[in-house]
Amino acid sequence: MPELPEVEITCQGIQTAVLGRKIRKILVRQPQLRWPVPDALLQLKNVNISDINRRAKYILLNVQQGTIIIHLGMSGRLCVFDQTTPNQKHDHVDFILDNGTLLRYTDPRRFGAVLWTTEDPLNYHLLSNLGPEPFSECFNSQYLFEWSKRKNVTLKQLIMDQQVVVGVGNIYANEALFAAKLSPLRLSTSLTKKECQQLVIMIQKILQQAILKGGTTLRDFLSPTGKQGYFIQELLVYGREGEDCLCCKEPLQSIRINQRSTVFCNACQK
DNA sequence: ATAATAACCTGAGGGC
DNA sequence: TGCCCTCAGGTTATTA
Repeated sequence: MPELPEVEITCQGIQTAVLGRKIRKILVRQPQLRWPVPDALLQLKNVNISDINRRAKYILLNVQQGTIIIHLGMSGRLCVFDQTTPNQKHDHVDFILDNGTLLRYTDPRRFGAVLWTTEDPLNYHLLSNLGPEPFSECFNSQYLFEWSKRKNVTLKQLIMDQQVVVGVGNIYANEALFAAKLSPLRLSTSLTKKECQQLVIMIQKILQQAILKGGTTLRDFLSPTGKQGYFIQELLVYGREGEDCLCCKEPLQSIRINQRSTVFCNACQK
């Protein structure tokens, strides 16, 4: 499911329900996720959630003793329910709150993770090597230009590399490259500064618009309040292989890059 | 050291 | 209906 916009929507969506509440206890039905859910979480009782943050595609729930780190993987979601709501098949973790509600982690494919650290979460090994946030100042054309020369990969691979910039997954990589009129197959080493500028702008624009539309719901994704994302209506290439390019009417091509489906317009994207 | 591939899972959909 | 195949929003570990 989730690229940066969906994780951001999830973070925003749990804010009112969860911030300042106490976690009474954590119920783990299925500890076997991407990594085992740490036992330390089972010991957490009556802890106050003081802060909710997103870093890349990770959600950070801060409590006094440490930080709960959540990743939604491919099919994960977090939703808020009344605590009497019966659990369903893939509801793996419940954060039972002090006001009769619960925050429920659901993930059919179990590629996501619920982890725990008592250190600075930004130093946690999964977070410590991440690149800049796409909306931060340091993600700029000069920065991307430098990375483009350090690596010998396609543009699609470059912008999906979380060391280069975080938050861009398969859908938004396709969309950003189309918006920037750059071929996903181009080698990063061939990028000009001006093209880097365009790519930075379009990555930011696409992600921003997706957040405004509540993210993209393909199948699993729902906001914590149960709402779908509507950016699917704005997708210009992803999922449109064989259909006409909305810019030039040529049929869109579909190829695989790094085993991920890649859709683009051979005429518009150079 | 860098880049391709395999691996982790479940479920949906298509072809036969 | 059922079996087999492919594909799906991610990322790490392993191999080349």
